Amino acid sequence: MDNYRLSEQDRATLQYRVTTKLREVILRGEFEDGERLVQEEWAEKLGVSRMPIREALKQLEVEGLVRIEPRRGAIVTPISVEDIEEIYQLRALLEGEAVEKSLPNLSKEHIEDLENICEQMKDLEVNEHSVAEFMRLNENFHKILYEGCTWRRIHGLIETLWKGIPPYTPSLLTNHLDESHQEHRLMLEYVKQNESEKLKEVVQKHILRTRDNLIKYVVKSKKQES
Amino acid sequence: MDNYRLSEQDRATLQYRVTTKLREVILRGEFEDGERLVQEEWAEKLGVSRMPIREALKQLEVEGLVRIEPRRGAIVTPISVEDIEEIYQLRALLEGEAVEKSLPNLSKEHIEDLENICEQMKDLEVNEHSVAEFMRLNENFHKILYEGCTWRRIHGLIETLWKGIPPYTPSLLTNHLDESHQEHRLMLEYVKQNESEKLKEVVQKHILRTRDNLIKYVVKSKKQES
DNA sequence: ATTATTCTAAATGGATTCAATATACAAAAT
DNA sequence: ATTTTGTATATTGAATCCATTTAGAATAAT
Repeated sequence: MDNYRLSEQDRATLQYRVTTKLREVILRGEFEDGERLVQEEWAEKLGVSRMPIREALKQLEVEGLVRIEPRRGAIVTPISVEDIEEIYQLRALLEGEAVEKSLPNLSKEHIEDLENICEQMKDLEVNEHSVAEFMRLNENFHKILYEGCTWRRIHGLIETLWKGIPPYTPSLLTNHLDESHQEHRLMLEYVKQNESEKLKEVVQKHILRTRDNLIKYVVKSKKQES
Repeated sequence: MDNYRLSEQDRATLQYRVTTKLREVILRGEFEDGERLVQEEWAEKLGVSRMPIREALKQLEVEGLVRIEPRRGAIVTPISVEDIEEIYQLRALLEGEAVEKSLPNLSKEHIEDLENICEQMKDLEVNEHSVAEFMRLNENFHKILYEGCTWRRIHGLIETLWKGIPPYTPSLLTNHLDESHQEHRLMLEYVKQNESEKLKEVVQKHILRTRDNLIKYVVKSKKQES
């Protein structure tokens, strides 16, 4: 083991943790549409000063979760079905481009990592508990795919999009685990064959399929609510 | 050289002005690659406290002009030729998508505005002085084109990309004014005919052509330097 | 009763202050 | 001479403080 690096948590500054927490709260749906997020109030709730809250809001504005109006503060704008559509379609567009640019630069190690993740995913039991693990692996798989892309900005843009998606839960994913797994294997295949065009295509299809499943799921949930 | 002080006039929103100023300074190339931007130092130079500087840096990080490392501060990463390639290619991708989504929602007023801008551009004398005006009109034209796009995030993303481009000036543009004008008219035509596919195509071609011209220009400039 | 207007409390933007941490430099040891 | 250790300084992260602006309530006017 050559890696004694501190975990993200340890390295994190307060603002980072606050940002994560606020994002979670907003995505969890604890705000009404258009509700104001008062800095003082949340500073107290989280047991910090207003300062890290302010920096967090600046970040969350970029992610599209709040809108900051000068001298009026942050207004929460929870995501709608249309937002989900937008996020996934943008992801398809950007990640497609990114993996295509990335493929020529992927190393043997990258490919091994991808294979490992694929194996781990296959071995996962299909139960509620393992879904979190699946999501982690899935995110990792995608990130490695475009890690070779030398463009600097696109990474940030994609990251931002990922962060704006609420962690939609178990029941949804379990239904489509097989499908996802098939697609991941296909991607891996194209990576090995150095087929960047095909890879791009299947990545985009995969993301758009996920979008469709998610939207169906959300719409269904909404109906059940009423 | 020694005075970066903000003009007393438009202190309306300090953070905004500071962000604009710092962006300008960085794009102007006043930093070495990898040079640190010390908050205190620039607070003094601009005659403000560190606070607005910090908020500005957070913004500029998103735009890719600085990299913020926890407890180490902001490191300036000036843009390279590859960055220009990335920015324009991403613009082509995103603006293409945006105008396609936008077209069905463009109103009569929008179209009139586009026509007006086209006229104004045509009437512009080709001289150094009018180039700034041309750039303003050009930016406006593009923004109106995708104004009808109802997606929320894509606007911010595109805006961010625009801001990351140094205002490369006169000599370059004047050489290609005619070409640009032709393309703008073609876009307008497709707008009127409600041909979203064709519109998308010409927008993308236009942006990519601009990229090529810009890169040729930059490379040439660099050679002259040496 | 409804609309304007004034006043008060609350919230934000920005400055200042303090503490934690990284960097730079000097001294010591191999 | 080069590396290591220790210390002083510079710089960031976060808390607190202050001034200006906004929101809302109460009052006055039509």
